Amino acid sequence: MAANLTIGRLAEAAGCKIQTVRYYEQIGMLPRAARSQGNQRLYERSDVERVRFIRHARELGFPLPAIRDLLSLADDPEQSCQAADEIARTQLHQVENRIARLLALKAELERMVRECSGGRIATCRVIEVLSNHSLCQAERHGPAESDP
Amino acid sequence: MAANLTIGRLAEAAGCKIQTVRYYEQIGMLPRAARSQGNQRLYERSDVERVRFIRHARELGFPLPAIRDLLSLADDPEQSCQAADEIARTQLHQVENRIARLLALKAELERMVRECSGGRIATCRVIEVLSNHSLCQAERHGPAESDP
DNA sequence: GCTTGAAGCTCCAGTAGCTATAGCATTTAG
DNA sequence: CTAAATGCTATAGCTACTGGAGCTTCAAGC
Repeated sequence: MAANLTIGRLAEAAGCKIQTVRYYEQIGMLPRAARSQGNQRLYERSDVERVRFIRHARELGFPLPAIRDLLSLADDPEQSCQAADEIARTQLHQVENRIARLLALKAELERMVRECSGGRIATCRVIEVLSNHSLCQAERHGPAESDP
Repeated sequence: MAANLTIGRLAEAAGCKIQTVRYYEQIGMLPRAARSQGNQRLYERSDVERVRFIRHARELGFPLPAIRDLLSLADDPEQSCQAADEIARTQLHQVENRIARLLALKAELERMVRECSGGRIATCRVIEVLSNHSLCQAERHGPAESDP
């Protein structure tokens, strides 16, 4: 390896901003990068994978602490099976939960779209559905913060 | 009308925090409330509906600017429904995409748990799944902040 | 070898959408 | 009438970034 990518290359390859990479380093999601004599960060191919992983998981709605846990699975393959299992299980439950909520949401959005077939606002179901929570068959939960 | 609710009642009825109501007023999602002589905010039943609408839409993943649009649509019922429909459709696409990706992740986590409970250290392909962006036919956009 | 423009560095401020706290005023129940 | 609950403003904090100022380093062309 030792492809020695600059931070710009890394960011491009991983599909995120340079500042985001520095931010991840700062909060410990990435190890502190090696530096050139000129103090510029140097990365390897494996770092690209790591950042891609983080980005992808973020897009799927995992908060950074959860991603940290997932990364620890990859970082320490010798780790006791129990710990890995536990992390994976916890994540699995969360993923299932998230899917369930998104499916309910999808149904509701579909209904909104279906019933809003070019009428007037006065008869628009989108507005109605949004003001009437009783129309949801969805489970009750706090603001969807866990989804982002 | 003129039920003259306090902010606490309003928040309770609408299912959110008092501070959130004040915040919505501050950013103009709610009109500036009437005040009692003692300078406390006074609300009517219709305000409850408005806040419920906002909260519900937020839970469905709509960002505040989109909700602002929807509210302005609702305020003008002679307008065509198309704009509302479009906003809902966009939301729907994003939700569908997210579900697809979560299903892939779920499968992988299930595999890990399965193998792990067999007593062996699973070769961790979660990272692979999550770093492999080609699995997404996905929308390109920033982190999924729009979902919370 | 020198210059120049791109890319990198650090540090700090700002974003959305809340949430919490401090320190005070008002309202309401007993 | 007093004490507890609720409200007020202002400010700070949260997560997960994103952007800018002001400076340094690198790489290419001459």
